[in-house]
Amino acid sequence: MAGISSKGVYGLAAMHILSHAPYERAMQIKEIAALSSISHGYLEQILSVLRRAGLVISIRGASGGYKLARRASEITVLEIIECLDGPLCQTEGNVGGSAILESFWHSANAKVRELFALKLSEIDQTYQPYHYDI
Amino acid sequence: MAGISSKGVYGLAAMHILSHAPYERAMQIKEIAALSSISHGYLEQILSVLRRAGLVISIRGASGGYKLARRASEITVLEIIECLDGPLCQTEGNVGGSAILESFWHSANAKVRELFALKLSEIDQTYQPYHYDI
DNA sequence: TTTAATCCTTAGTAAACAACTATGTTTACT
DNA sequence: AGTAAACATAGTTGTTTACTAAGGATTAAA
Repeated sequence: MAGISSKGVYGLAAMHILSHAPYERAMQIKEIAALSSISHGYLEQILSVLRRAGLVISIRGASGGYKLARRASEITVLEIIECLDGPLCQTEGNVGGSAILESFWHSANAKVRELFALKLSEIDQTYQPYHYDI
Repeated sequence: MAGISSKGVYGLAAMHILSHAPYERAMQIKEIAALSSISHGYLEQILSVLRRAGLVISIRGASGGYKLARRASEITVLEIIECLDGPLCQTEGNVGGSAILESFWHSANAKVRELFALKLSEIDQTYQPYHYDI
């Protein structure tokens, strides 16, 4: 959907796991891979992208691993997905030069991005299973 | 975006043009192609899909053409895009069996679909260029 | 200081998809 | 009958996806 491939989905899963890591402890690829059932090699590539984007920090060498670069309350789902899958909801809607359709696509674009602009930490707060609104 | 390819964008453009056609008059592919600057051959394929999906009706033979199958107030943008690009916002979010992420993707999915569930006729009403809110 | 565990990087690959073009067939108006 | 339209299918070229494979670089631990 919305240009979201499995890379983006995997990336969010990995980041979500990292957001639950004990404070200041780096998690290793194989741990994350085991928890998410993403293949080790592919996850390696994904984390590499996330690192270059400044979303995670890596520690090299034996007993190395990964940590979130910022707090989960300062990272959005949109950032994660866009750095892996490229710009979300990008449609060149300028077909035949219709100003109305261009306006529509522009607005749709903004709304989708807004929808994904929630913080990593808010996922837990909002989407807890067995969450009841009373 | 959102798994929306140029096919979906073209399809919406074509449908939007058809929604402006004089009542009960069928428009020909070459007319629509000229207005939208979509290639004749490609547009032919797109309209073929839209016809099989029951969104447009075709009249064959010389002086044939296409009409909307229903009124523009009874066709949604979502229908148009999904019949051309496949299901919108479909992510198998079930990575590692996280109930929270599954719940998140499910909700995101629903919200995106809701966003595109507007009627063809509402595009004009909502996204008129030079539209002022007073 | 060696070893081993970890991250890092690049290359390759098979399959699917995107965005068309091309060619011919069928239908129906004139 | 002739022509103009929709209809159908196949082919093409390039890109993307989702990986796997193989090794290199770095550093903690033995």
